[in-house]
Amino acid sequence: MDKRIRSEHSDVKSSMSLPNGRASEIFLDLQNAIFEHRLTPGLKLSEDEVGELYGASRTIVRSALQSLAHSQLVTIEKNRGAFIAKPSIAEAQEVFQARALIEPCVAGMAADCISKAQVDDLKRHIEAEHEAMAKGDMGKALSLSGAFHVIIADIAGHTVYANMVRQLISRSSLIIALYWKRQDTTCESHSHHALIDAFANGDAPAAQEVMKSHIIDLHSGLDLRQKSDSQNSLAAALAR
Amino acid sequence: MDKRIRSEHSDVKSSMSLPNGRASEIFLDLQNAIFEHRLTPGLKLSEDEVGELYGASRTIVRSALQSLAHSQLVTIEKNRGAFIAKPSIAEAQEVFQARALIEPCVAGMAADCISKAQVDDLKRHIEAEHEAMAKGDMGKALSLSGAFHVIIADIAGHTVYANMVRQLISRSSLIIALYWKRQDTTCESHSHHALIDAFANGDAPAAQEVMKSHIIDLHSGLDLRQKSDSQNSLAAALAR
DNA sequence: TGATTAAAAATTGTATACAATATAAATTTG
DNA sequence: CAAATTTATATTGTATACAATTTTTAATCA
Repeated sequence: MDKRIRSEHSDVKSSMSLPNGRASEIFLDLQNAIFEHRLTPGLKLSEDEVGELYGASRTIVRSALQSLAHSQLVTIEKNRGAFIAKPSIAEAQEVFQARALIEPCVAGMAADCISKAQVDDLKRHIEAEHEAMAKGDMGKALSLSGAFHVIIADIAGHTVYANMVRQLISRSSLIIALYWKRQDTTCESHSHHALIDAFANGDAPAAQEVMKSHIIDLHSGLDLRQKSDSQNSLAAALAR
Repeated sequence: MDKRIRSEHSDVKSSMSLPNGRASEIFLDLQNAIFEHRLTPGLKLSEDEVGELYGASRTIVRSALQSLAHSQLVTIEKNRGAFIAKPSIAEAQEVFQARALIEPCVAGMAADCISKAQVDDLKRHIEAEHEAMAKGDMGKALSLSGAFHVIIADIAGHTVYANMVRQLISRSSLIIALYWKRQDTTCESHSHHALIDAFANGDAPAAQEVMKSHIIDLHSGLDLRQKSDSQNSLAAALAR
């Protein structure tokens, strides 16, 4: 079947400071569930419930939840608990603005130092993405699509940028869950293929340019118009 | 004497997801101590010791230490404990490269939206910096010097960039503790004054340019040459 | 004496018990 | 009956006790 793909979003463990053993597993599993949109914004993560589910004590669960809160995938409200985060429209704009600044720069760096083997890795990654899509597993496909960007950042070999990209991709997952409007996710992989071509040629300026337009494209796939808030719209609706 | 300056590194609490009450206090206090170089890279932070010091249980201390680990001010080694982080030379290069990318951009944004009152705030901030220096409190002066950059990021009003800058400034504090070579820290405030001028004129391109050269200047104040590691240098010394 | 091994002490990892707070249900009251 | 109040329940916050691991010290052997 398919070769082993670099496990979800590459090796998070090495580059990020994570909680210990048990908590780390829960963290990664919940993170994955968020990336695959199985856990959606606003959902409450009760400590007891999560603990029961993983057979872990609340101590461990709390540690995992705190880590998720730090990567801003989860919001912790005092004495109320942890909830999957709901990035605002303003935050969404900011995240994609930051991606448009950093990721092209990172793509250029990657193009300058990528190996033939790594190019092949990326190709296989795209295949896996297609496979997931074919199987109708949209969540997995989306997660892999994000992981693609993280892998590029890792290839660039710049730990600081890589961590930033990781965070931005994480938050993008929630943003897409909330604000995605387009259906034709197929056009997505188009850019990824173009990116690989630039990498294969070691063409840094091209990689940079392709990445920039790719992110702008993604950004434009979101519906980030301010919805008049429910109170007002209700009043307006009844006004006539 | 001096007016109340915006408390250390502006209001971290609002923008960052922090642990609850008690832990947050410890986190902030330790963070401050690191910024002021009272806690230096490599030092061990024993849970019991810290707990004793703040009259808090290990549960709370652990939470605070985990937060510090997340902001990469502290390194947690399994079953060994928490230590003030020691950024490598490579990390130092990366941090300043990232700052050179992001901070000029942020300074430009700040110049476009800064108010007269905020310009005055910045001026008073510099005064406080000078005062600390005059009093010989180098740690405080350094901490304030970093806070200056964070305040600018907050003025720019871009939460995502602001958090990035906060992280980069944090790590810069450790980097400076390890690798600073220059003595004439006075020239520092020169750039800060130039920056304020650009802000006062609402001149975004100038602010951007000044910030960029300021960061390059800071970077050049570090001694980031690879020291031949002790093993090899010992062998070399005995070789003759 | 110097290196190795074994026992003791100290430190972190985890689970659990209790306290504080928030949510939900039941009761009272106008 | 509706609103307000009280009570009960559930959930998070914190401290502490025990387990696992590392570090230090002591003892052993070549």
